[in-house]
Amino acid sequence: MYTSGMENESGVRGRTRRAILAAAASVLARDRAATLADIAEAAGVGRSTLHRYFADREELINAVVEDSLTVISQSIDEAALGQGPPLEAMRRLVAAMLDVADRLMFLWGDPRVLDAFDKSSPAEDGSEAAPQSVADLIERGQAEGVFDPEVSVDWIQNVLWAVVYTGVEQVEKGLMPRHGVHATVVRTFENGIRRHAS
Amino acid sequence: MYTSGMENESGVRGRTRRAILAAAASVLARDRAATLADIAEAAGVGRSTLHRYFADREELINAVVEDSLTVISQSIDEAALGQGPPLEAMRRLVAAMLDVADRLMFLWGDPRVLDAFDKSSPAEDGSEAAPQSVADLIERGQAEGVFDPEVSVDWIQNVLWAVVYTGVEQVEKGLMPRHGVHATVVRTFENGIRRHAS
DNA sequence: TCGTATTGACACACTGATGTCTTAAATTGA
DNA sequence: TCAATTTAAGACATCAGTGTGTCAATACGA
Repeated sequence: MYTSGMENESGVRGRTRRAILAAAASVLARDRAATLADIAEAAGVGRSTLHRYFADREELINAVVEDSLTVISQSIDEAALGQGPPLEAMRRLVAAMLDVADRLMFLWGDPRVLDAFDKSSPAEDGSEAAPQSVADLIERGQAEGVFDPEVSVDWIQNVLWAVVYTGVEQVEKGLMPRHGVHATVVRTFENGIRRHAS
Repeated sequence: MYTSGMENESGVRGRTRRAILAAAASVLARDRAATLADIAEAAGVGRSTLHRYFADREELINAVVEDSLTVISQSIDEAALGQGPPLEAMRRLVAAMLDVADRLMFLWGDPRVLDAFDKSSPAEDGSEAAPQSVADLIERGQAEGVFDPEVSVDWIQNVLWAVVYTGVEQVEKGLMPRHGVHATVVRTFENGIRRHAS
């Protein structure tokens, strides 16, 4: 074998595996019915190689879901949502989500994820699951009187996904510069579309 | 023949055709990869009957798209977006969209529609195309100082779709009562998620 | 450099969806 | 009721995607 005894990380296998996962997320995000041949081509590997890493389509999808959840969770963790004023934490959260837009777009297209991602996923280490920390942030914001207390935490969370998704879509369609998305998303998410005094 | 000379409207053929279109929109909205057999079953007709009305899958999809656009446009037309204060017109628009949620959800899942629906579709009668009238409303709202003038018309329109979509999704998942969606959507769309003085 | 693991291209069988056709039964309007 | 049309069900061929396997060529680590 190339790699010593390791299963996950480095070495050829790890790198190829990650390339396939990233390509799959990117391709499937734009067309969830994409062929395994399409994914293999996007990853720059042969279809038989893809099959060697992931026995069947379902196994690949599962791996991409898991991987995406991990990547997103890490990104959200780094936003340190528990620290500082809720409004600022929320802005960091938006930035974190925009950083992993590809994975987000993929998860968005997966039917079961909307359930899985809203509920708390088991965190092996001490850190809380990312979705739970988002919910915590929203609750905290409501308690401190910064976020609308008349609507549910779940609603706010879903609207956040939706507005971020819209922003990513606009960028991909070339209707908005990449560097302007964060400001627009945050502005709309916080204020809505009604004119406010500056 | 059953029907006299008519092509579209009433008679057995028209009724069967509409049943198939409605069933297709509903089924495809939830799973765009649904089988023609699934659609036929949902419509309560045999698969061969479906094939008699729509030669192949593509033709069916096209018909559903066109039909959905028509239904939605009618609903939006009835909202009379040109009349009254922009904010109130916008609330009527949200109500109109929620009325045709099934068709909206279907169109949402179709890759090319996002382009087709944002641009003006040709209106054979004197009335403006529905999307264009929405854009007009937004522009009017911005001009009158009611809507945020710092963001583009396109952005506001897309955020509107997104928030409405989120609302419909919540209802379908049973997370929100059907009669409460309109108020929540409007509230969030107008004010965002930040607390405002009542 | 050398031995070994890994790769990509190819061939093959299998499955499910699709589109076409036929036929007997059912529905329709008169 | 009756004749005409429409229907559902099934048989059938086709096709694309999938999963499996083989084999020579390649890339890697020691």
